[in-house]
Amino acid sequence: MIKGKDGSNIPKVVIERLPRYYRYFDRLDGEMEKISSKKLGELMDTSASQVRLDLSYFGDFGQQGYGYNIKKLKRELANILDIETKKNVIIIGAGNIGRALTRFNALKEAGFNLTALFDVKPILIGERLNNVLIRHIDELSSYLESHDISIAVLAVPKAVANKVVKTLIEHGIKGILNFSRTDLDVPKGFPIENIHIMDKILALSFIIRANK
Amino acid sequence: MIKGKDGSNIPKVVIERLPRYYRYFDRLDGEMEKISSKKLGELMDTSASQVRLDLSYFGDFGQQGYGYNIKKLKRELANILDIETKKNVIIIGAGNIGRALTRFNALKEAGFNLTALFDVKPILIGERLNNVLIRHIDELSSYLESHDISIAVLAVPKAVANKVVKTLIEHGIKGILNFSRTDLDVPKGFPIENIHIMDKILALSFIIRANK
DNA sequence: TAGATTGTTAATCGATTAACAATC
DNA sequence: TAGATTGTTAATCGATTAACAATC
Repeated sequence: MIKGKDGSNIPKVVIERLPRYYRYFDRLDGEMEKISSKKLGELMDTSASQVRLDLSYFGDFGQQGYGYNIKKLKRELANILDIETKKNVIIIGAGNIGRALTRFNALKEAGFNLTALFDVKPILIGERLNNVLIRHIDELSSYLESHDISIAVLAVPKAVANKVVKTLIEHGIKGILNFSRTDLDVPKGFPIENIHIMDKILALSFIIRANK
Repeated sequence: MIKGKDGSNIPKVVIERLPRYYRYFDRLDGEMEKISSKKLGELMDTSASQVRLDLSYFGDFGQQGYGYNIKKLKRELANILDIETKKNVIIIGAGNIGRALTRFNALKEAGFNLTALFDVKPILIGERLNNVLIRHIDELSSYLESHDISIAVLAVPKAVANKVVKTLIEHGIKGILNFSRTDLDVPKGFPIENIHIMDKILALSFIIRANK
């Protein structure tokens, strides 16, 4: 469990909301100087209580009678999210999703440094995409041994996903962002985030139909 | 609120778990004939209670002393998720993400029929991607009027996202899958699902660092 | 000073898990 | 029949909201 300010455990839901707070303070920066938890709650469609409690896990950032200074909070959140530090990332799978993410320049702005792409298809190997070299998946192990990579983005067919995961974990990858259409076998507590596009559109579709 | 089996409200969290159940029954189909909530819970890394309670919102699909028949449950879930029925989808934004999704053939298998892509860039208009025509965003209103579209996938820069959303909603779109890097202004209760890739990787990165 | 608003603790709400009678 | 396992209700757990003393 992850510890906050005074050693208290930070709930996972709170951590997952952090980037959203950052987005709001980033957007408000330039527009106004300060904001109260009440106003921010209205803007973010949540309660003032939740805003205050969420932020309080990380520090005492506000001031009574004033609220939260936007420039300050943006800086604090950038710090908490470690946006300044470069973090090396690789993408496994140079298919539709892998290629789209390679060109997704916003990653760089948030400190993510894409160092390599991996695939199996011979025609792709050696190609450069957005100046990133596509390597053969067989090189993955040795690459991981000789480079300090924090995050692997998994964008491979589900049939091979867990084989790749095994290699990644054996070679000390620190976290996985999973776009593959299956759940991954990772040790309990291992840092992983799943993006299941199909699950999202199916749930959306269900909700639409139920609304009728 | 969405009603289940006997008029009881189905919690949103349960609905969002449905596609995952479908994935598991789809995967198990062919491997075995039946499964108990206990075994499925272990497989899905959840509790037997949750499996039983979740499924019970939609019907009495199991049998005491036997468990759940896999073929039957796969069929039931496909039915609940309405996978057989064709649902028309458009994508707004023919950038990296929009283009990747256009080529994402799994959508078709789940009943989603991509009918058009929209963008502003003159060079892109008229092009065909995976046999789908790219149209100019100015045609969006009239296109929505003359076609029966359920879902719009939004993959445009955040600066224009809410302008597009306004048009979509005015012309009766039923739901939005949002990939744009901002929260959208939609009426309370409007069906929307957000995929914030950057939020996910930032949360992942935070967790990795906190683990040290 | 008076008004505003924080950070935190207590109360409430909702979701998950445990227990168990029903029954295949 | 005995064992297994469901569907459901009750108990527990965790997350959200309300309340409020502290203080800018």
